[in-house]
Amino acid sequence: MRVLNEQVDLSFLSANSLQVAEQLIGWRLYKREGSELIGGTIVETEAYDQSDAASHSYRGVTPRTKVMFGPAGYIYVYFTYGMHYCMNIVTDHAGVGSAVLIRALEPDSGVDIIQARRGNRHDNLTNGPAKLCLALGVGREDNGKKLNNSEFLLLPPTRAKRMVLATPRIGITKDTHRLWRFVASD
DNA sequence: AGGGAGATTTTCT
DNA sequence: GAAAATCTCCCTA
Repeated sequence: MRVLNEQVDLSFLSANSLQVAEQLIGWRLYKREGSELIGGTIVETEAYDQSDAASHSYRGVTPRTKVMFGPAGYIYVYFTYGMHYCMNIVTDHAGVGSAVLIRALEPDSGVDIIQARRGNRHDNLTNGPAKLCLALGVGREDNGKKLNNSEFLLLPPTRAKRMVLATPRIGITKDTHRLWRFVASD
């Protein structure tokens, strides 16, 4: 796949995380490894921000959350449950601690590599945030990297806007009433 | 097919 | 010291 990064307009990422989380459905996310592109279409996201007791940024800037408080368009990777990585796209302006968790995507490139990393399964390869990171090879070292710089690519949807559903978020115990999770309806 | 527990370590209180 | 933006396996139906 050949890509011209510089013509992709990512200015919408500077909006608040709730808006961005909905808009990101249908965009395509890839990681470049040598000559291989690994990734696909984003189908599930969740918004987090400072007003949100379930968010890492709720208690302010810490060594871990400083990327969330930076400018939009960067990757925030965190480690959790003693064994998993999850990746976010930082949103809003510098000084605002907000990001969108990428929970699931439909792979369309580098699928053979993904399968190898996921124990040669054929199904449910990237339908959860930790699986997705394993599939794309995302880890600590990717925290703070910039989108569409060299390694990570975020590309516009290829087809018409999908129907998007808003639902409660997953795996949190605070602020569970917020409909801040978005999924593609097909 | 659905629920529960275990794995395992960073992070902040 | 406890909880954590999770996943997989193993159990019961």
